[in-house]
Amino acid sequence: MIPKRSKYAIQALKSLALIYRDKGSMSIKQLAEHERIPYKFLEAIMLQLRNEGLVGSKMGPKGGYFLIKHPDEIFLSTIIRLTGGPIALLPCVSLNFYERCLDCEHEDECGLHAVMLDVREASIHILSKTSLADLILREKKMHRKKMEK
Amino acid sequence: MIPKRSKYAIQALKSLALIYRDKGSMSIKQLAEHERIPYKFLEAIMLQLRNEGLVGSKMGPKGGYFLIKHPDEIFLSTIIRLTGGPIALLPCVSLNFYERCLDCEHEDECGLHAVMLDVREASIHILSKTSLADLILREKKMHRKKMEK
DNA sequence: ATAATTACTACTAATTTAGTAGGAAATAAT
DNA sequence: ATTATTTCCTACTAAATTAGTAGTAATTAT
Repeated sequence: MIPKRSKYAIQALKSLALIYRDKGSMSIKQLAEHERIPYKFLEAIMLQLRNEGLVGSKMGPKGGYFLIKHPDEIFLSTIIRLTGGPIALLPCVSLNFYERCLDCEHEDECGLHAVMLDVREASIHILSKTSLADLILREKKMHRKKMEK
Repeated sequence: MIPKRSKYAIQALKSLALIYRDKGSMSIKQLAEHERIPYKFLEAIMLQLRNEGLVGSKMGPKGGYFLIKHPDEIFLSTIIRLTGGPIALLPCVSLNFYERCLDCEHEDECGLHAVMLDVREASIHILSKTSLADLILREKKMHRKKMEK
């Protein structure tokens, strides 16, 4: 499981992506209410995303956060990685949280390692090709499909 | 990430799978030493696996644990599920730890939900077709390949 | 000036996971 | 029968992680 932190980040960035075209920005207050995320927690998350260079910010009244890159170029894998969410199921196959198994002498002969690598690759394959724009597009499609019925 | 509990369970069951043909059994002491798992922790895990019907046990001297089913029929997904390891990356797409997102009114219109479902399916696809026997076979192959060099 | 907003540091609380203690019950070997 | 070995079972404790809060300084539009 990825932490709530990562999920909140994705939600907030998705909201920013929706107003990217119009060069819009949103304050933490707006984002927190819109996505129902605890204010102070979201504040910490946005600050980090800014320090990592994913979003820009402006202080003062009418200030807020905005995407720096195009929603096409921001991938779920990136957001999850930056917010500390592990994608792998075991530390020994994690890129960002790698930790060797104490017992395992030859990682390249461990069957579990090999299988878990496969799982990780499959997950990353999906998450690193899905952008914020894809997310939004997909929602639009799903909504249309539902309306047709 | 899956808990250590799940990883330990897989390791221990793999050890039991290796002696399945000969109808062998292993005590917790042997398993714990062999796989370098804390004795008391492994004890709790094996007890659970027994209660869940994955392994059988015999008390007393020369007692121990043994597989009840053929290693071909015990899949990683099953072991992970029984030992409480979540496979999904979010509660809202987890079969065994399902929890609805507070904010999400229409799950079937949430893009993140859809993507995370894809990820879960990809992971489960691999884990539910890989058996203990596959794990062992794969290790043998990897070992041979390494020797060839 | 003032009100709204981000920036930043330092906490606290809640939850989960990992691991331990201790003794009862069973059984093989002697 | 006694003893040593082992599983069975319940109830803890400890460690780590995650979630969330408090409080204040800095910035800026009005």
